[in-house]
Amino acid sequence: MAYDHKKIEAEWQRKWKDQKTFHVKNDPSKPKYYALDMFPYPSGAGLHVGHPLGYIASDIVARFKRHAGFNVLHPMGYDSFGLPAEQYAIQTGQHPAKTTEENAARYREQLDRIGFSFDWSREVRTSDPKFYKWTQWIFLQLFNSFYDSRLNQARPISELIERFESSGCQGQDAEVLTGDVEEIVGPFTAAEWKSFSDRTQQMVLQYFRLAYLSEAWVNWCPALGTVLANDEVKDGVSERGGHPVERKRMKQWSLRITAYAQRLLDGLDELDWSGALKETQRNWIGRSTGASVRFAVDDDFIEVFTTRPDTLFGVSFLTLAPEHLLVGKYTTEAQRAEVEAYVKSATNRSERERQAEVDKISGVFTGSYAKHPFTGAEVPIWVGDYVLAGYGTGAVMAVPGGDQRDWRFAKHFNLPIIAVTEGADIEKSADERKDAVICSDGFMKGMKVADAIPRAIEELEKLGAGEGRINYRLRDAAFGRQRYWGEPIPVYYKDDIPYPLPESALPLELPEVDKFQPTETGEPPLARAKQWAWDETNERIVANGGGSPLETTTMPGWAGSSWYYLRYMDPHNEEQFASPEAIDYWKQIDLYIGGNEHSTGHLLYFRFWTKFLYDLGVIPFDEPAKKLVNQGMIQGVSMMANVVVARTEKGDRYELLPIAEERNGAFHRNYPIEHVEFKDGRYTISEAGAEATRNENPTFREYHLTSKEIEVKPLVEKMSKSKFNVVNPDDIIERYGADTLRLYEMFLGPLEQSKPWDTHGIEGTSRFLRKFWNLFFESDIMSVSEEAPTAPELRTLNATLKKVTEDIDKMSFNTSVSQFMIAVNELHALRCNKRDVLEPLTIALAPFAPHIAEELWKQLGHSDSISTAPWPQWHARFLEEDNFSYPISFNGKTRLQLVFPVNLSKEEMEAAVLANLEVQERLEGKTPKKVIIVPKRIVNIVL
RNA sequence: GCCCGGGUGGUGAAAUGGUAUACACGAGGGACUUAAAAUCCCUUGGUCCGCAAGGGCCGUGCGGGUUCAAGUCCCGCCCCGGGCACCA
Repeated sequence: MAYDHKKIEAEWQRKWKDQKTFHVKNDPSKPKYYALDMFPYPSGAGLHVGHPLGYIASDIVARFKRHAGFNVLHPMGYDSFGLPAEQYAIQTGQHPAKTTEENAARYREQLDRIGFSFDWSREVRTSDPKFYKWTQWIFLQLFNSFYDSRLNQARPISELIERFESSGCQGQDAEVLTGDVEEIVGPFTAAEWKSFSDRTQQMVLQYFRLAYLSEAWVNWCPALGTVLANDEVKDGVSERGGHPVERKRMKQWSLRITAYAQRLLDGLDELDWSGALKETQRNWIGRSTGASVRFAVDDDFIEVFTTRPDTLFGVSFLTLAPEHLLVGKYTTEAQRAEVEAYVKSATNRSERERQAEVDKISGVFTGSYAKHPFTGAEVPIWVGDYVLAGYGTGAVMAVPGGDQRDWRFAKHFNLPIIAVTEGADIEKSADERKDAVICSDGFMKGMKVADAIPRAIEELEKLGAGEGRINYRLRDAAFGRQRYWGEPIPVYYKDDIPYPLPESALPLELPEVDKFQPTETGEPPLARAKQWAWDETNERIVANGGGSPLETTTMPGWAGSSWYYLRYMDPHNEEQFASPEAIDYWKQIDLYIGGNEHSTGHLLYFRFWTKFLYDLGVIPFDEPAKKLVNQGMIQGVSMMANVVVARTEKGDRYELLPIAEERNGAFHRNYPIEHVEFKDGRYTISEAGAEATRNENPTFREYHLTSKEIEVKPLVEKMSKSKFNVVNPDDIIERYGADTLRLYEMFLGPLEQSKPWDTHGIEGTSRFLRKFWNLFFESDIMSVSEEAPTAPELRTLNATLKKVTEDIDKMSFNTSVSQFMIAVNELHALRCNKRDVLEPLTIALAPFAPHIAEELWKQLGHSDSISTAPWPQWHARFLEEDNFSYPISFNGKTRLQLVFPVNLSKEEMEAAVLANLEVQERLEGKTPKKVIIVPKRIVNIVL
């Protein structure tokens, strides 16, 4: 019987579905294992061969764990709120729910064909009101909580209110009250708190809530018409779509992730995540230790953060960010016009412009001076846009002798540069060495930087002019999106103050709107809803005007994905996001697999929400995933042509240009690229492209395309529809089958690595499966022998079981596939068709190639699914050979290959080697200094 | 600039400090076939010696070191990929 993948795969996929083979119950009598994939956003493009890579890996582990007796939770769902469906809705008027539904159905079809063992009865979708009811519920908990820095955990906001009522707001708590809380700046007493109006109290509380509304500088993307979080902006443009991003000050919902900065950092230590990923998160959190220093200005002061308080004697000016709230206050009348003009131009420039002009130095003097805390000297106060408003206090003490940025600013404006370290050439540049010795006159003179820093902090504290401080680069996460297709934020407004909806009002479902774009006045699409107000007394949604207006922004894409893993544990629960019993049984994710594009976005929010829910006491762990693996990308191969792009005296200049494959003797262009046009059988440079290229190389004009001038070469790049290099898994499955696809994707290389797809290579794994199949058949008839296996057969079997068992544990699937191939080649050579060899091998192959394994299992006479067959154990005793051919080295150089029995002890082995005639001949009567014996490896004789 | 990963055949890649290049692709040669497909077999790091069987030398980015033995460990470089970045 020939191996018919189509028939076998269709049949078993149907059986698994009909018999609910992979439905899992919360069964506390069995040990659990939770293997989770990052759920996909169902895009319209469908899957390419790169997408299922991680799913195949987690499916292998999930299936393996089932064989090993675990109760395995291996679910799948859709991150179904998102931008593309909304953009499509704006263009076509099609409701995003509809496109999402269609795309999800297509995904499901494609996923099913690969033969995953997902429990689809637990499917979740973030856009399902039954799901986002709980996303909204968590938001309400965030809104109703504050971070108690004394207990180092989130607590109910009611506790804070009690604290204000009994003892007011003092010390560290009060530090946050610096901004726009009407007249409230800094500490207040209990009596004062009680005297505040409800409105003022609510505004004060916004400074403490973990979900809060504030006036803040945000990343505004005009093209997308929405605010973006920091991780959604890269190089000044939006990560999705690449649209320019501006800085804009507006009222904005944020989550206080910064409160968790230290715990997010500390938590990394105990996680089994890749070093690179942990490092990325550490960088993103960006902890730096240093000092907070206050420079007195008249009766007030300017506070700065520095990592180098040891350089305080080198301070020659202060620089404030243009957005700094005190700029206006410290600008003298004489300087006012100039400063205001500067601030205006600085704040108007986009983030991107600012980044592009890093080399341009600009700034302006305010006319005022601050007092140096140590020397009492007058320090001029400047404004400069090299200081960022959002980091530290938005002001720096400038030490041109110790910081290159300050040095350039000082040079440019001719400000004094004071040497702070010994051996520094301050005329040339600042001395940023951290192992230098301080040369400033005073109490730090002669000290090493590392010793001077704590000494300076001590001195600051003594003077009351500052203290040690830790700063984080991490910012609070912008949480409101001016878009339609997201979870509505369950909040209504009275007198411009937000109030939470009662939990009984959840889910707050997305209202119908006539159009999906912003309103004419620039309000979010939800402002188009007719019924979007809250009637407090009757607790129901009413027509606009009939109650308090509801919030019109929606949550960002990462809201639902920050907790979805908990919902899989108990997906149909209507009373809770998941029952405590279910959570207590499944606990953390044992294995989480997904792409590394989520290192600073999803994975940070995911951990943040988990820690918050832990603080709430609703889950018993504070990290979501113990082990995480980032699968690499499978890249596409685009054909590139090496064509003459210019003729110069020296010869032709070649350049790689993207091009099609050759068809019928002609080159067909696969995709457009800027700079290049294809017209009348010639490639030419577009005007804009020519302009750009001419600047780079004046000889560049145009080039001809003739078959002689072309050499087509492959270029490895990201697989994407726009590059015409997409390989569709459906086509591969059609031709080779899902089992071959699964094996090949694993065989391609280490899971974490990116690697190019090469369709040729699949022949090897396809051939392997046919060979494996043929071991069971002789001229189309099932022919499996009940005879006892021979020693070499047992050796092959056990070596394979050992390797595969160990490899799955290490997630090294490429090497296990190789081992299967070796085994099949060996068994073919041995003409082995013994049941006792083939049956365990079939079980071992089942996680990788489940369809063929099921079919062969059936053919072997089993009536149940192979998926719960006990995992075969390997036995070391079968791996031993009687004799082993040892390489005999002399001083490390291999000279002889001699066979000795393996069961000799070291002493016996040494005696046997030295007694050997060929060895004696080599030794020429000399006595070796040392004989090194490594069992079953090598013998080295040191002369 | 700071911080992480990596550099092994034509390619994807193996290798608890112990015979470097397993496995697969590609390439070359051969068998079967009218032919093709499919299948099977052989060769495939470089170089030198040999008619041959076979053997020598060199080889894991570069230069040192530790060790009987280094792709693997240590020191100093070079190159590639990634993260963060006027973050004070």
